[in-house]
Amino acid sequence: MPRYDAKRIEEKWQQYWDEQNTFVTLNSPQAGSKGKMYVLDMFPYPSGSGLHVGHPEGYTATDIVVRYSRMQGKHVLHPMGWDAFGLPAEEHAVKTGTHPAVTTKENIATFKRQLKMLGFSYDWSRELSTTDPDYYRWTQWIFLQLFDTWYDATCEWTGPDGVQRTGKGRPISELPIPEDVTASGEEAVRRYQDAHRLAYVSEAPVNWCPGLGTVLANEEVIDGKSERGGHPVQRLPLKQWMLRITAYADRLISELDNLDWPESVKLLQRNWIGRSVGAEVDFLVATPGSTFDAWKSQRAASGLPATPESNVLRVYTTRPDTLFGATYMVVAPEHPLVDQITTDAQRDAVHAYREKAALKSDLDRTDLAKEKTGVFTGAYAINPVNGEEVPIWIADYVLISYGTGAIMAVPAHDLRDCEFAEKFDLCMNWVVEPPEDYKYTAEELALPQERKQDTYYPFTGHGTAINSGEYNGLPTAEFKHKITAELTAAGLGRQAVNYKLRDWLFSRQRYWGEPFPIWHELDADGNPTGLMRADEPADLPVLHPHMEDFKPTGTPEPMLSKATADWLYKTADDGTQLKRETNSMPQWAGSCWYYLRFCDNKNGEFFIDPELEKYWLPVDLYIGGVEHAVLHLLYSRFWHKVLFDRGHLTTAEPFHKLVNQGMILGENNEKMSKSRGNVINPDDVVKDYGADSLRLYEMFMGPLEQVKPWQMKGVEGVFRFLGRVWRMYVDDAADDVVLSDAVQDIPLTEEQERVLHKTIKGVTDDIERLAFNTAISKMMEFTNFFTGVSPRPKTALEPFALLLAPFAPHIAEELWSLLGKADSLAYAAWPEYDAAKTVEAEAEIPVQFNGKVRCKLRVPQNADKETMQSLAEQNSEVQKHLEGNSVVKVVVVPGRMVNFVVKPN
RNA sequence: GCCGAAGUGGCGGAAUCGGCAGACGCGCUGGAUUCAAAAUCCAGUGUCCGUAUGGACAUGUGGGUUCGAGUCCCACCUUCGGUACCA
Repeated sequence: MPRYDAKRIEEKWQQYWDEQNTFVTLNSPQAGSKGKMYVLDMFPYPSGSGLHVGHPEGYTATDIVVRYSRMQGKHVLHPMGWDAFGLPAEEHAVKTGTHPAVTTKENIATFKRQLKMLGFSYDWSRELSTTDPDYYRWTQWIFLQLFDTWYDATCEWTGPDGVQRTGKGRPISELPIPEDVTASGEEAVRRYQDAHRLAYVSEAPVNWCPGLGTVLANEEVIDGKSERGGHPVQRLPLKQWMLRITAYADRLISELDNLDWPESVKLLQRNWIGRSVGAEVDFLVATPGSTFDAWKSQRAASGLPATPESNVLRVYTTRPDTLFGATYMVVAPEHPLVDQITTDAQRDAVHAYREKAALKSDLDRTDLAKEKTGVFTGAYAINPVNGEEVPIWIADYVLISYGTGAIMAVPAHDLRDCEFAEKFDLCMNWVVEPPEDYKYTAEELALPQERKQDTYYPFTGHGTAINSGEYNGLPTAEFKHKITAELTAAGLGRQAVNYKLRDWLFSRQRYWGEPFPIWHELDADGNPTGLMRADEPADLPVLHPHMEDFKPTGTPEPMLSKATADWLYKTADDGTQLKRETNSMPQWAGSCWYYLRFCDNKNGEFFIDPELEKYWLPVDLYIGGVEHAVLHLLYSRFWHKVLFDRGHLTTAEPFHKLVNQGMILGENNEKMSKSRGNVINPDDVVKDYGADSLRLYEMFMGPLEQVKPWQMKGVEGVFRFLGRVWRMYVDDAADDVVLSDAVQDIPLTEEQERVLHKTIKGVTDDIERLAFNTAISKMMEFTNFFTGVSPRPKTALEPFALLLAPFAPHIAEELWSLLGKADSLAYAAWPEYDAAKTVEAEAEIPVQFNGKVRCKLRVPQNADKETMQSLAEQNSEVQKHLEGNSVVKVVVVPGRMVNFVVKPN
């Protein structure tokens, strides 16, 4: 009995596709091709535990689009690869001594077997791994591009995409060198250049994670713990590689606009970059030697200096309109002015506070976020708008790394300042009157009217200026504008833009990552001079040194520093002793540009052939998890823009359309995890039901983007559906797999034709809008209809096999060949429909009375309003309902409904 | 706290433009087939009232707009995700 045998069919067709190279994509489009289509999955990290059911969700979605596009005649690029550098393989090496390269190779083999088992139509000839020397050679090369680039923020230019931009990454050789630097000699010039590169070394407090034995990017630290493993993270000042992503902050925000991405992801990126526009304002520190008026007139004459004088505190504020409400100042504990301004009386307290703040880890700082702390420095600053003296405090709620590391505090109009003022009993000054429709909080409402202006509940919104001298009565926005202009004219301030985004900490202390193509110069004593040399592109790749021992050093000293001397040292042609950079790159490096390499993965001359980049990019559809909404997608865009600026790419953005698939939860509605014991293994599902059922089920569960729980009963449901499809074609009672006698070359009845055309239309439209769940339900309806029909016309079953193919390709191929077709259906033409044949000549429409459906009426599909109304009025059922009522109004929607608005007589 | 997404039968979900709420699937009930089971097929299945024709109530809650609201507006509640002193 030839039951639906998924295993037999799937093995047969997977072998066929492999042998026939069905899905290999040539770089030159076939004749008659209807344009290119680059569809990309976020490539997986090949972990030891194999594929998770979350992987096939996105991968099936892209596979459907891709198979559909091929049948539409598109020239399709659909590759797969491995994001294979990373900690787990190295941790495994520490435990077992197995080299990470070996573990990686094994894991990739498992992942590849599993992906092939699911019948995804990848062009495996384009497979790549970020750990291939042929691949990371170009990762290192791109790093050298970053190293060779500085950002010219004022450069006006038009890119190959025809868009005019301000700001461009340019070769470091074009960096203008100030004369005094040139005068100081070659070394000074080199240091000046190094300080302007997009890839630079900086000594700054970084996130050191002893548990992982590496430093982490801000993005990888969550609540003071590592994103991976949840180990505590400390702040340590270390020399690290940074990438100047902040230079691109504005472009990373503005160029989001034209992308077909979910608005929520765009917003996430905008918030992460966190652009704010405000003003920098200078406050003179009150010292015996200087007078406010003299300083002011001096400033009026000379303008605002680039860096303030040593007795001036520069603050950043987004609310310059609240300057009259500034009743104290706060500087970060690390602020360089602290030592100088602190009075002797306060010195001990300030010193103690700074010591304590320095020791606090990020975790401590967030834990104690609610309780404000701080110490008075004993110093006073003079408010430039009214000459009033206000005390200067230090507190760790002001961050040294944002703005100027100092603020003017306006407790009446800022929640944090208010909390601080409340705790230390500092005075408040209301300078913004809330608008009339402002809704007070419950606490505020309880206060008597006259108390509302000195309550401890700050008003942080926009309103009208009060207690602000000549500015009284100005609306907030106007006031901001006006005072910024006036401060600028007086040389006391200027407009300023700030970002939450920080430069990207790009070095790690691990073995299993790309080594840097950088050498450090050593002096005669073997100490680094701080000067660097880059490897020549011809020297790439920089391979990993051979190592036996993968134990972490336990200190921030990188793993690669344990390499042998022949890897670590060399003598340059000019005799200079050089030591290799021993940090490695983070896992993000490889995933920043893999979509480029897929276009041209075997190119030994360049990272991508310019013609191929022009042809294939941008990626037309990119599907992956939301977890990469800020990290991978921001980093990729940044690298892409640098390569664009340097003339290596013609597109400014890598990914045109982005879709995030929703997470699949366990059957208990919780996140799948080993510890919860609710993990579903795709291998088991395929073993029991087959790949087609797994694919179909994951698409049938619900909308792609939605979070949804797994239900094994649902897999059974789609498996039953495929069984029904099978029996619609195949003679279940025969000994061999043969077409059923009921399948005949006969014409379609009108109804059958309508069902067919409706199904083709429905499935086509649904694929176009990525609504795979409803596409499948339409195919189920087709099957329910045609299994009840005998004989069954071939002219309906042939196109149906094609409709099913993107979703369940194995069974579709089998049915196609049973229908007598010699070739794979992978490139068969997608069925077309006739819109006129999708609708019945007559439609049954509801007749409503006062909006309630009371009876049904059959009307011609194309009936106009008047016809419909008169047909309704003639209907006996309708007349019954009209009895005893008078008609006030009749609403008719052609082809949809008739509504009588009636009133009892 | 702030930002974002979402709340529809016993469950997953559908309703694409304001026009028959609950498509499709799961589950459940009854039946056919069978010695029996599995598999398969057929019928039914939002809640309440009613023998029934039928009626009332139903898309988180409360209001509103409209001939008509799951869909639009206002307020609130709940869940999930992001973020956290960014001045």
